[in-house]
Amino acid sequence: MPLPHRVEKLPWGHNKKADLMSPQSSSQRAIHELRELIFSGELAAGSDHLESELAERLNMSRTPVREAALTLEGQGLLELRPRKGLRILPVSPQDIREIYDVLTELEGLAAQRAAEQGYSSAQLIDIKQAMADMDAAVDDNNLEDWARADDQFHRELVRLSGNNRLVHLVGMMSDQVRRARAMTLFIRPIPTQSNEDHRGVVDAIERGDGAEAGRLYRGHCEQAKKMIVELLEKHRLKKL
Amino acid sequence: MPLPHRVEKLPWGHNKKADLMSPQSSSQRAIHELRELIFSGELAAGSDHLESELAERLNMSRTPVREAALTLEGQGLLELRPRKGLRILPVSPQDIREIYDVLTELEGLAAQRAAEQGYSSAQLIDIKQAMADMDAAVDDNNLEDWARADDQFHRELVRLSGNNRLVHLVGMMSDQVRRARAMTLFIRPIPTQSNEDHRGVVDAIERGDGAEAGRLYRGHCEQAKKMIVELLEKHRLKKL
DNA sequence: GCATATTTTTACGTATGCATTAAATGAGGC
DNA sequence: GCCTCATTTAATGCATACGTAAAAATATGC
Repeated sequence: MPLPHRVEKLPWGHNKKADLMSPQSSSQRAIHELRELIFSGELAAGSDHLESELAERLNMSRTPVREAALTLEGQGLLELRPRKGLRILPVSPQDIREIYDVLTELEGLAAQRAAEQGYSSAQLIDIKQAMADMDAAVDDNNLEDWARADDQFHRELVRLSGNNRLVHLVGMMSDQVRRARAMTLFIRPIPTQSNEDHRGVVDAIERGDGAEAGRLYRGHCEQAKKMIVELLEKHRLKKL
Repeated sequence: MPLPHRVEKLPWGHNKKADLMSPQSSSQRAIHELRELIFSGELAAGSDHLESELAERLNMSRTPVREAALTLEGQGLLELRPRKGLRILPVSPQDIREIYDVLTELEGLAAQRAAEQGYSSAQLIDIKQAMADMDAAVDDNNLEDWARADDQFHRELVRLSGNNRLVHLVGMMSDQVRRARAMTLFIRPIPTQSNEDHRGVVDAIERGDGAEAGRLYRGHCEQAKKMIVELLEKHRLKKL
């Protein structure tokens, strides 16, 4: 018989498996559905939406929509503008610069700390798998798969740092640039260099060389930042 | 005709801030007042509080309290636990380590970026003032004043980075360790070294030496982290 | 006396209602 | 025409109502 399954509520709300996990509260559902609508671009960057509209769209009352909006506002994805509806925050090249600057430091720290934990090869299996997936995706020329594996790599790296705030903050910042990343995925150069960078970082982690892991990863992030900012400006993508 | 249903709900007509801080919405007021209650320890770390209790305490309905709670949950100050009330998140030495690790990187980046902006001496007047205030406070042996000036210094430094996300994230992390900082203020060594560190950083910023500013400031933060963690563990302060 | 079943209580999650007020609309004067 | 001021409209912020489910309290069986 179908017991009301206890939904594990992750404090920082990055439950990827949420879709599979059955009955959620309306607020939780609103959070996840709004996130998807934002990331997919269905709620366009810069657009305004009334609470009541969204409530109708999600088949619930204004209350849970409002609560979700508050949460997402805290995550920098939208802004509540009294009487103008909630505005999906656009991300400018300048924003990208800001966010990547922060991400570079945070992920660099993550790499360093991960290296310092003295993980065994066995414990690095997931991150290596992500790396292998990236290589396979490059070979197949499958950019979506590559992006997925890349995302997995970053997430795993940060997880290995053992620092929960780091996980949370990196997740937040990554969410904010998600649309921009998706946008540039098909106009960016083939990410072979990226894969090599990652391998160097994992090697350093395996050797326990924190300083080197941090240094390499920072360099990688700097590169990524430069690449994406240049792409956005070249294509005159002012707001994403 | 519309009934004047508005009830004057400010029992403390002499609230100095309230006069300056315009007519706030109840939600905003809830956020600020809850923050103060948390920082002051009036809502103790680890304690649970029902939404209805707090609503009564703040003279408003559950709705704005709940909205405030959602916001503060996003800021890592409390946790909403269904049917157990909202729990003021305690901060363990391990949490402190995590937070300071992140803060070190973020503030180090801020110092570096601040140096790279090429500020004139005039534009550094505020941060220099904060520095002077710290010196004066040390001379007067006035720790509260010193803490205030120190806070102002950090805030100003981060502001000078010109990176809004940095401002936001550092603010969040600082809030999370605020109680711990207050706790150790009176058992920590006299912060003369701290003042010297700051001077070095500001000098580097004035010279436009980003790398050095970052390096120095990171070192300063590492010191601060070590100091506070040792203090907390020596005094067996498990949860703050 | 203890474990289990049953009732009661209670806090929450969500829906709903309504006063307020910003924005939109329209009237009137120049 | 268009600027100003009054009127209307509409979305919000907040209060409140209420069903639901967890927890507490009580009863029941052994």
